[in-house]
Amino acid sequence: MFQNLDPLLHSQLRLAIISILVSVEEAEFTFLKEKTNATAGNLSVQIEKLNAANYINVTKTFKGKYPLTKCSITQTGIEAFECYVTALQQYIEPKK
Amino acid sequence: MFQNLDPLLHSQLRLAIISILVSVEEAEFTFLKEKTNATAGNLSVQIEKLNAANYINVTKTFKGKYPLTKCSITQTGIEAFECYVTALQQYIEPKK
DNA sequence: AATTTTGGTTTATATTATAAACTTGTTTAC
DNA sequence: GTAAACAAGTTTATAATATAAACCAAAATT
Repeated sequence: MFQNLDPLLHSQLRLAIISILVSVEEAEFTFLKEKTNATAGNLSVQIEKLNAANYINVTKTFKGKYPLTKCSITQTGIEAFECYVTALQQYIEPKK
Repeated sequence: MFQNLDPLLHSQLRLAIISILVSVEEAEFTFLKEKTNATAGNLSVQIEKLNAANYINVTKTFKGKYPLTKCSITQTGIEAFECYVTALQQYIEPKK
């Protein structure tokens, strides 16, 4: 009846990150931080978890002299998100 | 942009419990256990958390000689669930 | 009368989320 | 030119959570 919810996505911050990344080409660390209202430390940790699972790609470069971290979602990440949303519907959609 | 997700509901098992209870008058412990595939211990703990938050009511009686625990959702629980679902939509609905 | 089953609860542990503290380098103020 | 504040993160310590294992009391079964 209830499918399992991918624990990697069933987390407010990681879900917010993925939610943003599915709709943009790529996003900077600072952009994600602003949009999610997360602390930098928390964001850093959660980005690394999503990266480790290959749900997102992370590239580190420089913007002028400052470090610049960019994230983009992978195909794996897109599929995991879609699967998560489908599973979640079973929990929240009204049963007739 | 992203509303907070009520941590009490943002848990696979508690969400499943509430999901069932919104659509039935009341549900027995064993029924919830079957439907959610949870262990009895885990279910007991999560029911108590929902009860403590007044999201559900728990009544303990007997069915013949065996204990019988029944759960039903409260108005507070219904509202919390609706609020949670609304917030969650922001995370999972496709942005145009 | 020993064992298994029912219907749970308690408790110990593993996992997670989170913020505080730290790092490395840059810019600004004195 | 050096001390202080700022940028963009990372690491680490702690608090909170989820979960299952162990337990309990009574009833049923062998």
